[in-house]
Amino acid sequence: MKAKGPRLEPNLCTYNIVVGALCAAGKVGDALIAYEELKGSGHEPDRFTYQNLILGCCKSYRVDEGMRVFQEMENNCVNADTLTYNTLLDGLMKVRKLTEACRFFEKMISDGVKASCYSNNIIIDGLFRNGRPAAAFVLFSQLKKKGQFIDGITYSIVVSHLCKEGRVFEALGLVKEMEEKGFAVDLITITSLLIGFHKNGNWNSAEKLVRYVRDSVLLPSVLRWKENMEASLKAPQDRGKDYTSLFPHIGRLSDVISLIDPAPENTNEEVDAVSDLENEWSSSPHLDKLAKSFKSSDSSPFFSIRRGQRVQIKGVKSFDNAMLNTYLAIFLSNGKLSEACKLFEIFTSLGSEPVSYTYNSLLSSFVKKGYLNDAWGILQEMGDKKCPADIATFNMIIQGLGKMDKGELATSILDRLVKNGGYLDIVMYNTAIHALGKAGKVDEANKLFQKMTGTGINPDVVTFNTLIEVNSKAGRLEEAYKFLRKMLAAGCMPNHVTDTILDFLEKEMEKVKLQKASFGHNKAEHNADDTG
DNA sequence: CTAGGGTTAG
Repeated sequence: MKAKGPRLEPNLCTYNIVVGALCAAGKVGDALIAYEELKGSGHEPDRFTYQNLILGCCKSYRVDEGMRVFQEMENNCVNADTLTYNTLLDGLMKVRKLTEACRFFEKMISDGVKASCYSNNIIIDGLFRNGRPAAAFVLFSQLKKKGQFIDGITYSIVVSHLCKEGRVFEALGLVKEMEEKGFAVDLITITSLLIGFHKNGNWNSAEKLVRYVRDSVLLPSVLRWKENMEASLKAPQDRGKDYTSLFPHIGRLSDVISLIDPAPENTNEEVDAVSDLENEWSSSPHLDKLAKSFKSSDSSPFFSIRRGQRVQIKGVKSFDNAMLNTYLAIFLSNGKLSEACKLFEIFTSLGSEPVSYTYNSLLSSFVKKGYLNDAWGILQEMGDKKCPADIATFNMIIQGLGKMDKGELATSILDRLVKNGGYLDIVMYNTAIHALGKAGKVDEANKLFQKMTGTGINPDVVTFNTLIEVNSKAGRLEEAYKFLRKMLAAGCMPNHVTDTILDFLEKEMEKVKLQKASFGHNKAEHNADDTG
């Protein structure tokens, strides 16, 4: 290499590596800029460039951008394969764009791209998640008849949704069928069933599993684990009933906020000035800028862009962790916080390393029960142990703030999260809208709805329920009704929660009507029923 | 690239 020669220009491979790495680090905005630079560099993006970018966009909920890249890919005559289609299909389903997803699926078929088991699984799961369980079942049984288009994961998906709807015996039937067809009944499926049983108050049904699942290698270990766990829980508890000393008490909100953004300083202007100076010499100005602004704190383990992965079963330790998470979820969903904490204590003292997932489960129920000091203590411990917080952790922070009537802080937390390279998903938006509305910031809540749709995420039934409720309770009946109409226009199926909320709304409207009547302003028309 | 934790009422 000549030191004095012209700078080496990055080639396509270099660009692809950079784009891929930026996406993997969650810095999709930077990846998109690098992509723009690549297009201006005289190189043509290839299928690797496109696939990495599309995956990055979809994982960070920027599906509109993913679709835009896909469009450019087509315009550039690079053929999309099954993987690319699947990535976008999943993204569309996750942002609740069911219609677009179905259209895209049809395009996939008509373009002659073969749907794989992955594709079918994404569609079936997406139908369930988008409030179309009947359609999901129809597709499932059609594919089953055709054979060879579904796999064990398809069964696992359907079983899990059946359990969520409380239809555990139908789920059991499917598990039996699954095994007969030679698909392995894995820990994920068993976990869904265990949680399903327990939600239905059928704690002892776990043993019945052996009647349905005979060949599973895992089931005996699961049952043995459960037995040992129950025995340990019966042993006298060290702290009596008191679990509160498990985690440090910090209890100060400012500490929590500083956990999110430990070093609020930013030397962006300086960096900009430097890179501006060098722009004309650089073949890759944005990448130079990124390199200059790189700080080791960027890789701080406390904050993870990627969502905390579930424990995969590899060896005894990870089996313990997976089971620990499962049983924490079970205890916590039933409000058995004390048992959950004891279980946590037993396993950590035996040397199990809690992961983000484990902490999130505990955090969730501390927040739900209103033990916020302990919740902040968990965050503290996560920080101390360098256990990364992920989007679910942040969701619990927002929920906790809502609980302590500090919902107005939600906006600034979300801003910080995004500023640090994070992203907002549907659950996060829903939680924040609720927290803001509860804090009386209904305008801000409604604005967040606008922002959500503006970034390409469609609202779901929870979003609409929340907005209708929040606006009703604030006496903004017109607004509430507007959201109801939007919900129906969007083809979003109301659920039982909607019913409860609408009852409330109706009563409020009745009140207003009576008031108007008593003032003698009884107008003959009611504009709320008109379509808008 | 898909499934198992985080969101809404009473």
